[in-house]
Amino acid sequence: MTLISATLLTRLGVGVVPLPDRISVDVRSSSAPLITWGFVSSISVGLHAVIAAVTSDRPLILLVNGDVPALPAGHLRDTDETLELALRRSIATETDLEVGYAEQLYTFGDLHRGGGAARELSVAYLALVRQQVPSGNAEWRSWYEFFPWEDHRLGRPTVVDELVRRLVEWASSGSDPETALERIDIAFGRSGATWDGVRALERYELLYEAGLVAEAYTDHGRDEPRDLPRSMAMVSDHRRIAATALGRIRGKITYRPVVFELLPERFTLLQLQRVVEALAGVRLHKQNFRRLVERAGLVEGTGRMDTGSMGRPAELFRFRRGVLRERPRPGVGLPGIRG
Amino acid sequence: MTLISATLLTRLGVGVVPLPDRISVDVRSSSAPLITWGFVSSISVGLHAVIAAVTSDRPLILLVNGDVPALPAGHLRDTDETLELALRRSIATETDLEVGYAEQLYTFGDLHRGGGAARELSVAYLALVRQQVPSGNAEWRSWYEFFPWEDHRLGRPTVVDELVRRLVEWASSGSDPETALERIDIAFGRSGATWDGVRALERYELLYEAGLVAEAYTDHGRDEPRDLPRSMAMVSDHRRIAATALGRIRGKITYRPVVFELLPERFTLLQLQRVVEALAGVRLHKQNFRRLVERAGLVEGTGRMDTGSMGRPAELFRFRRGVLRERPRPGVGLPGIRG
DNA sequence: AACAATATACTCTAAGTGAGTATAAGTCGC
DNA sequence: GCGACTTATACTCACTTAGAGTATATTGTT
Repeated sequence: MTLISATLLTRLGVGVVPLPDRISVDVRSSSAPLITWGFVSSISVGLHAVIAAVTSDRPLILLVNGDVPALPAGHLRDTDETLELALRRSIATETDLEVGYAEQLYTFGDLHRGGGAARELSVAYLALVRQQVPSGNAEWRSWYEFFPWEDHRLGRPTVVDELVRRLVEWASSGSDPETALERIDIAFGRSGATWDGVRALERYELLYEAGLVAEAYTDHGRDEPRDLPRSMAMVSDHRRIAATALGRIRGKITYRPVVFELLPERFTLLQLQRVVEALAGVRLHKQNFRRLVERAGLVEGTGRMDTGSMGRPAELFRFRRGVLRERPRPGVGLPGIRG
Repeated sequence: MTLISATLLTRLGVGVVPLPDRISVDVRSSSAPLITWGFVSSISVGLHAVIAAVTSDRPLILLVNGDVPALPAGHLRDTDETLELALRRSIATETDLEVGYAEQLYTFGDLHRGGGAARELSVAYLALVRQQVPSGNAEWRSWYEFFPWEDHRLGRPTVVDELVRRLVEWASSGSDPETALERIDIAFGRSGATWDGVRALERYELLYEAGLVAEAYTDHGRDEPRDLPRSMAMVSDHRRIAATALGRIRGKITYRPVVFELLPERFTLLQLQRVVEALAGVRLHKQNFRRLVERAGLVEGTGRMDTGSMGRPAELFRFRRGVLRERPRPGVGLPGIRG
């Protein structure tokens, strides 16, 4: 008779069901009389979805509203054929949304991320939808509530200066100022470097390390200081996941035609531009943007006109699939700022 | 007395240790008298590493030599702080290699990937090293043994034509020829489309679906047909993981200065070019490549000369960190083919 | 009819790319 | 020590793309 301590079972991922004094395994009654602990570990596998949409200039992210906003999530089940199907199932269950495009983002698995005893692995996905009304207590929020420093459509936001100032303070008093300052330069476009929208995650990570976002404190059960620059937090590490997604999507639109997942079948070139601007967080030069998408063969005119809007009516365009055959990396590019 | 079937334990991730007839858990002796199955699922979490290096024109991948080559792998332990640290620990243990650059690639979790009863989740990483001698039975192999259709340095390999022919056959007899043919066009640069090195995974997936790689059969316990185009297989889905890595690295070198992870501190421009060519699988125009990396400020001369090689001695260059501050996406670009 | 708002066409310049030619500076065989 | 060979490096030229504007066209509003 060999004893396995309940502690061990606990480490298998355990809790909450009354048990008799002993549990016992009848090995003879089974088809698998040999056992090893090699693969056993106390892990839960979650799936998190960053679901993005854009409505007239507003970049949106779908969040579940609790005390603090959280990403829609689900757990992997033994019956899910693939991770992506598990994700789609989870989203459908929690929000009733029809997801078109979905891509895997990143897998998060730091030991202490859940705060609980067991490790909580999470496979995060980025999904794009044309805006729909979600069910349950899911709700569309603006991306930039959570990342105010990322929206440069009306010029460099003033928060950025404050953040950079405090980051530099933090870096200077740290153990390796040089490396830290280089990271700040690159991430925030300081001292001659150019601001790169794609580096959203690097920026969030710096802010976290420097203690400039609330999670840096709440993650460790501490109270946040009162003088933090304003920005909305999310539960656990969900804002880090969202920052990963923001960087990814900003990069992706420049070399894959994913923007069209966010637009209706027919759209004007200005609508297209606004969606790109909302995601990229910058304003673009209108005439050049137009030239770019038309000459790249990314869109084709439908002959139909947009009605009921201000000014001269615009032609309605649609995505031109042929471009996939013609160009190796068809995307929208970002033809300069301000225009 | 409650029985837990050994089958259940088996599904917790099991194998190989002789046991007495019964195992028994003394709940009273433990600090955790309550149990739930809420988080328990039959999952094992593995880590797989695609470790790349380049030696004089040969792009290398580190593989463990069993019956069929396999990627170095390890398992996530409860003591690993982060996934990346777990990976570095695994690599150090299995191969004695010092890994510099490592990035997460993708998480694989299809239900049937391991072939066993439990789901085998695998978090795959891409790592870059300057070539070192591995220990154990790990060995450097050429990438293109496994992906002969990817090496276009000496022109489009002849296999490509055969593969495309058979893919088209497969597509035409399938349920949706149009979509399948579009995929083939884009992935293999057919009918006017340009070959894009980055699409290595799409190509592998098409070949798998069309039954043109051995794994398409062996995965399901079937024997492979005799008339498959020649290429080396890997265990389980490791070749799919490698294809993911190949595509990723080919993309990444164009916008991040990761090539330098594969080169010694000082190198000639030709060495740099050969490394890029080996990875990208194409030949580049020498003069333009030179102009590109110099004018982009990616490298700086050291004044020292390379000795003991053929022809006029070349200057030794080094990576110029300053470029990170100056350019948003510093990479090598691929200035045209053949030259 | 004037104006506000948007669409669309076109221009000009600077910078970057693709494909070469020309020349320099070594090694190797004899 | 010479010529063939090999590699490095400089420079040219045509062509495309990008950045920043100006100009003109169509609509609705007042």
